[in-house]
Amino acid sequence: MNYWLYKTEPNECSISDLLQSDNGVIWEGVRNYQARNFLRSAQMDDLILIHHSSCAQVGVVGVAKIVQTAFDDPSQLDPASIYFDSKATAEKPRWSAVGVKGLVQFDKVLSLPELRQHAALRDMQLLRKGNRLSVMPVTEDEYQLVYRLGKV
DNA sequence: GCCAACGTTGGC
DNA sequence: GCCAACGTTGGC
Repeated sequence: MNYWLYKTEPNECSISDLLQSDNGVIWEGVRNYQARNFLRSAQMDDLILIHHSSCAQVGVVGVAKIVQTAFDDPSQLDPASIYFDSKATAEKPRWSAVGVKGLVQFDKVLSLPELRQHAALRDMQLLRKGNRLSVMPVTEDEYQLVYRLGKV
């Protein structure tokens, strides 16, 4: 069992969208190799903190889980997709996607300043200056603490 | 909209 | 393989 944090822009795919999906959504469009490699190491039922970015209320908003492990990201081959990658081919795909299903929405949005108040979360990659990864691991302890802060 | 931080690209 | 230029991310 692994624990992760995924960033998403809520006007693209919010925690509500994730909760409303019966069979999960395809988490596609990740175009960073380090993030891709984390996607590829996801296992079934891994738990994911969902973070809303580039929006009015930035912060961790809930939890989802992996319902499908990594497969070739279909959007890389779709010229109509904003995630199309002209250097990817069906024979040599570059990018991966996973299936993600929402589990719970927190009672409050956990902002970055609030999370920073907790010494136990000091090492979270999310809180590091200049962090730009959209898929990152968290420890079980960090996950449990964030969950308790969010689900009161 | 600003800007710091970081990744990627491509000339050499 | 160095590194400057450029593009992108994302909080504020």
